[in-house]
Parts: sequence; structure tokens; C-alpha cells
Amino acid sequence: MLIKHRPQQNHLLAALPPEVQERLFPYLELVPLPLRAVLYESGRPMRHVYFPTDAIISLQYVMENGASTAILVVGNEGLLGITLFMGGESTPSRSLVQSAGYAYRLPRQRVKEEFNRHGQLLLLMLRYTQALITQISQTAVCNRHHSIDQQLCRWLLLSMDRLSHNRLTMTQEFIGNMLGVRRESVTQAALKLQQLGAITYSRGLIKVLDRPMLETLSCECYSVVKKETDLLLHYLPQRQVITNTDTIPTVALHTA
Amino acid sequence: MLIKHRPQQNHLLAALPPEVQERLFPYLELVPLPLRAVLYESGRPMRHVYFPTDAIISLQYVMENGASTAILVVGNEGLLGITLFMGGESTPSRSLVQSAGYAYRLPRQRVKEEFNRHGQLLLLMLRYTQALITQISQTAVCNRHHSIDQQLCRWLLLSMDRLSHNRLTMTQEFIGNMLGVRRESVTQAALKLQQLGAITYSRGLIKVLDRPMLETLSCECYSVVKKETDLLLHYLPQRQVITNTDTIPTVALHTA
DNA sequence: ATCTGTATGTTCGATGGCGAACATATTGAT
DNA sequence: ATCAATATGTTCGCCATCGAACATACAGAT
Repeated sequence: MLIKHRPQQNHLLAALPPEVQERLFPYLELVPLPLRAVLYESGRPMRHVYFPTDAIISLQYVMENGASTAILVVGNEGLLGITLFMGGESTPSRSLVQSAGYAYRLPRQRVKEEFNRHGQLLLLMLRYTQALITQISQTAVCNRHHSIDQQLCRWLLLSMDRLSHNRLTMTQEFIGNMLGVRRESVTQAALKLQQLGAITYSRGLIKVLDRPMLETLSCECYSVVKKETDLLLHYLPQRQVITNTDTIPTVALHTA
Repeated sequence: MLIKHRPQQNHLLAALPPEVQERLFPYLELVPLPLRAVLYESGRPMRHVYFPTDAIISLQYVMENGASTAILVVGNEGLLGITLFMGGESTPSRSLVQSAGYAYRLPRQRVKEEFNRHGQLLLLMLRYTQALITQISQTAVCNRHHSIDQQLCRWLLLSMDRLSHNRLTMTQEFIGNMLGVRRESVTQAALKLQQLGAITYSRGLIKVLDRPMLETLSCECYSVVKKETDLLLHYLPQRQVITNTDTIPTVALHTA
């Protein structure tokens, strides 16, 4: 299955005015992002800003004892590397590819130059940063107040929103790492969702059968973030969503 | 006790170059912030950016069922209202005065004008935003992984860092709201700290007796954020800390 | 066809935090 | 001095989640 990649698949790049696109796009480099690849390691300097097209990347904080929690999910609605234009050189978080795909990337220096022109890219990035803060905040609240069952639903929805189909490739172990809970707890929660007919689960491949049910079972955190994000980025083109996915062949994208 | 207020008591304002200060300071308005005052209500438009001098403000997310969690603590090292220059008009969070004091504020329009000059204020605010994201992220992790005992210590330390003395005025009920836990749980945790001799607690007035002990008992989240924040804002003047506070009269600042 | 690694399912005891109900102490108003 | 309001202390049963140990199932390599 060959996909023709275009920068415009990323919503932020697509929202830039033509003259900025003409100036910037020649410097974009298309890079494949295999599953479990690490874009940024905690504390290490960042060299590029990434604009995902069909990949999903999670930002996770890793603690001293090795335990971790994902605080953010980024897909083609956003970008990675806000630290570069916020003034830092690194962050204490790690960026991990959660769903394989591609991204366009821009060298740090090029971003800074464009940033200093104080044009659309700056405004867009700031606005996206605001949406990002909303998502991190809601993650903090969710971690405090909601059950693992609810958080699993939220996680599946967040991931689905960033794909154009209903199949997620991630093991329960992986989801456990992302949510910062035990793998067994994910197993229990996933079983409930299977018994309710919301999903099927098989060795790292999840098919979402009943999305509305997931939304019902999820805590409010999902919709609050989605509403706020849509509001902030409302002038951006809507992502296309394929509702009937049964005709698309199911291929697990295991790489690493 | 009369305090002579100066904008430079806020570290961000103090870090601005003289020409920016001259341009901006005439528009600053000194406002008292009584305990429990609400600076921003969730979803309401913001009219000013606030630069605290000796007040402490907490940002809390309020959920549909009324439960809440604080995701951020701001004192004279920072500012409130980043949303205004990030592109939004409001946020889903509420800003609550946690320790009474004063702040200088700047009208929204003035901030935007200064922002459009793309000078030091912009750079400073972006850098601060980065530090803020770090704190929110760490809060998310902390909520997942650490005990209430540890989080209480973190909270006390965060608050202490933003005062020039060792007395905190907040009830256990209030701390419970901030951490998103039951008041009774705070009581238990505070009792342990009292028995260890780290603090004394009496009807809303906490005296920190052994700060190093608090740092030992706290989770890593406190020091990680502090380290990262100091790094990002290292060129800013150090806050002054009064170590011997026994000579300062103890006054509870209850207002609301 | 078998083996091996990986992914998922299951069970059990321990425990931290919750919800609720109630007791006690302190402060301020009158 | 008394009362009401507020703040803190205490107890008990409940439950979600944890940690650990183990069982089962599936896929890929040979």
C-alpha cells in the first residue's frame, strides 16, 4: 500500500499561508517513524521539530525508579519540539512513537529563523502550545480522579482521533506503560471493553467496534480536551475520518 | 507592617531590560489579592496579566462533579495569564489566591501590543511557559505515582519557595482541594509530619520547622521541577530567602 | 511439528485512599 | 461565659489498584 506523502497531511503545516509554505517546505525532510522509535530522549538536545502526518507520538515522563506516565499524545494535528522555540534546548520528557508512520521534520536552525520573522508560524505554534497545555493539565486531573477503565477509553479515543482507521497496534503492556499502571490492570479493563462489544483485542491489535460506547465509558477528560483543542485550532482544516473501515486490510505494523 | 511595593519584586518584571521597563511599568496597576480571591474563572475571558509580588496563586482544574486538582503554583517567579499571549481568550482552569498578597497587573491590550514588538517580554514569557509546562507535567506524573504524604511535602515546598518566610496559611481542607484528595487524608499526612517535627499545624497556620526533612520526605517531583525551572530562568535574579524567621511576628492573613 | 518468545488471562493477599459518621478543640461574636 | 462556626482528629468498612506468581494462548522460526 503506497501512500503519497504531502506536508499538508499535517494540519499545522496545512494551515500556514502559501508564502510561508513556499519558504518552508523545501527544508522539510520526510522521515519514517517506526514503532517504539525515540524522537527525543529526556534531557538530550533536540535537533528538529517534527510534524507527524500519519504517525502518533507520545510524550512520557520517566521517573527515577523507571516508572513512567504519558502526559501527551501528538498526531497530525500537532507538532513535537515546542521546547525549541520556547527557549529551552531539552525537556525532561521522552518522545516515543506509539503508532508507526511518517513525519516531516525541520532543522532547529530553520525553525528559529522562521520564528524570528514573527509571522504565522509563531502564532500557530503558540496556539498549539496552548492546546497542548490543556491536554497535559487534563491528564494531571485524570490521573488523580478517574479509574483505569475510564482512562483506557480516553487513551483509545485520543489515539483513534489521530488515525484514519479504527485499528490500533499496541500491546497491553505498552498501554500500561503509557498510563502508568500495571499491565494486568489494562488486561482487566480491556476485557470489560471486549465483553461489552466496544473493542476486540488480539496480540497488540485493537479494533474499535463501537466508538460511541467508548465515549460514554470514558471520563469527561477526553471531550473537554477535544472541545478546547477544536476551539483553539478551529480555523485549521478538519481531519478526514474514515467511518467504514471494514474494507481496509488489517495489517499490524510491528517494527522495532 | 508596611511593605513598599515595587514591580521588581516580581522576577520576570525585574529581568526585563530598562527600556522595556520604562515603557511598561507606567501601565502596571498594583492590586491586593485577598485569600481565596479568584483571578480567572474557568471559561471566562481574561482582562489582565498578573505578576505576583508576594502573593501565591494556584491554578486548579474543576471537573463536572465539582472535584478539582491544582496543576500549578505561581508566585513572584512567574505570571498568570499566558493564555492571553498564546492565542486563546480563556482557559478551562480557575486561578485562586492561595496566599494573600499583591500583584501588578497589565491590561490585556497592553500585553498584546508589547508582545507584537517581539522583544524581551516575548522571550521571557515563552521561557516561563516552558517552565510552567514542566511543572504541570510533573504534577500529572506525581498524581499517578506518589503517596499523599509525599505530595503534601511537595506542596508545602512549592508554597514555601514563593514566600520569604516559613509560615503558610492554609487549612487542611484547602490543601485537600488543591491536591484533589480528602481533607481527612491531609490530616493524617500532616499529623505524621508534626510527629516527625517537620512542621507545626494549628487552625490554618503551618510553620515549617525542618525544611530539609520535607525535601527528604517529598517525592522527586519537587526537585525535578525546581532544577528545570532554575535552569530555564537562571539569568533571572535569585529570590531572596529569609532563613531566620523567628523574629517576624506571626499573623494569619485570613480574608475571605 | 516443535520450540521459543511474546501477549494475554487469572488468582490472591496487601494496602492506600475513599466515603461517611462522629468526636474534639479552637476561635470569634455577643 | 456561652454559643456557633470552623478546623482538626478518629474510626470503620469498602474498593480500586498494586505486586507477585502462575497459567494459557498464539505467532514465528527452524
